[in-house]
Amino acid sequence: MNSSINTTYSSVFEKDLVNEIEKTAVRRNVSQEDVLIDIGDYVKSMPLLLSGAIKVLRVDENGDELLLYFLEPGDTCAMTMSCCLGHTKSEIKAIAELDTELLMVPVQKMEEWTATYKSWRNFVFQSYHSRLQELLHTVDTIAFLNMDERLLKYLKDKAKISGETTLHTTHQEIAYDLNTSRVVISRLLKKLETLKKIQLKRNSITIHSL
Amino acid sequence: MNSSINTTYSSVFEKDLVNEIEKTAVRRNVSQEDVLIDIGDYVKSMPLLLSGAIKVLRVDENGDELLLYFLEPGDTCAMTMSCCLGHTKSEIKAIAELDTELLMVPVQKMEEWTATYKSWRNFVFQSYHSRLQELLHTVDTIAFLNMDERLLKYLKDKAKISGETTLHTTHQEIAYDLNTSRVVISRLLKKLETLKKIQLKRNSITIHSL
DNA sequence: GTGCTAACGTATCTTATGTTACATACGAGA
DNA sequence: TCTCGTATGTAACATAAGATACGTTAGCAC
Repeated sequence: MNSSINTTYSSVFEKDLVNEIEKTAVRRNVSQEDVLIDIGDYVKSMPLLLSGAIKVLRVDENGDELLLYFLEPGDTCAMTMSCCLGHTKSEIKAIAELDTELLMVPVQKMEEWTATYKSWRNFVFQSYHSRLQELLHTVDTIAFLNMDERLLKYLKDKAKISGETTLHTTHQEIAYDLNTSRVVISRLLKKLETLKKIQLKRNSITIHSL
Repeated sequence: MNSSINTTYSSVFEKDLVNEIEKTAVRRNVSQEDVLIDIGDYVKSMPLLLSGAIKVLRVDENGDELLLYFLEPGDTCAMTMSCCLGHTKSEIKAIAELDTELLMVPVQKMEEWTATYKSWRNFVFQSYHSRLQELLHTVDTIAFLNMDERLLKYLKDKAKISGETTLHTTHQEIAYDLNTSRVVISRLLKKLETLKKIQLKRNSITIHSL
């Protein structure tokens, strides 16, 4: 575990803090598709990503979903952090996009470290900063782009996260993430295939060029 | 000026901090419609709202706009804060919605206070928290609502901010804020008028019930 | 009053997206 | 091999929203 913290966080946190994290944080391994946090959950600890990826979703009263963004190693869930500090319920749902290793930091420690470690404060601010930026881009995407452009962006992001050119997913899954219907996605994917940009198979999409 | 800080912020900041703010912050008065910050601006100070209201917009490459949310007294612009701390350019545009009184706090002080004052840290975290929440609601609005529902929400918000039931604006203005066309807004407003929910006049909309 | 401009009303048409329905194809397991 | 559930393809239609075009109106300047 030591090595993982060092690899991912030794450049951002001072030595003492890394030690403290090692002492107090609990390691957690989750498998692809596992739900880490759901809407309305109270959160008592904050995740630091060591490996893998997490997708963060918004869900409305009708159960309609929308992908907000992905978290990668070195990231933390600013939403969760925000909820922890504000002692409010989670406003988002988080699902493991890949098999993922996490460190869970208890809230009390977070607050303590905020007063003690400058590097922790910077990390927290930096996290808020990047999450705000990410959310702004999400807003851009849904406000200014058409579904075909959103789909392209989605495929790119997903390929980047997994590091592979073949995505293992279904049209229905994509439709959920983009809050549209399966038929619409199938239609648009078919168009992309006709343009030789992707190749479709059952349960997989191979990307040639986007 | 003393009285204003005290009124709005004495309950959130400790006495010493209020004094520091009085010493270092610069007061600024802006008129309705004034542009406070534009996309790409470098920001060297952070606003604390004393009175009035500010509307925060996102603008894309084509100049298309979208209202994100309004700021009210006691709020600060977390986006600006985020940019200050990250020393990055502004990602948003801010326009005075009403005549507005502000205190401008220089970045260096912000960083200093973060280390010194617990109440300042709490304020900063609280601001990030509420801004994230607000942005999530913005996402909900554009992702899950139709234009007629978005328009209703817009009218309500705007009435709440100004404290009046008659809004002084044009259909074109609303269209800009919601990133749609004037014709669409006129159409929907007319429908609301037919339903006796509002009354339309040139340059004004009187709200009966929403 | 006249003239002018910005705001507003409204019809018509186009398009993106959503909905429904059904046919077909794939692949895991019996 | 056959069977069956799930995934995908596709047509046909419905609807919200955007685009264009043009007429009308309010209010200001003169």
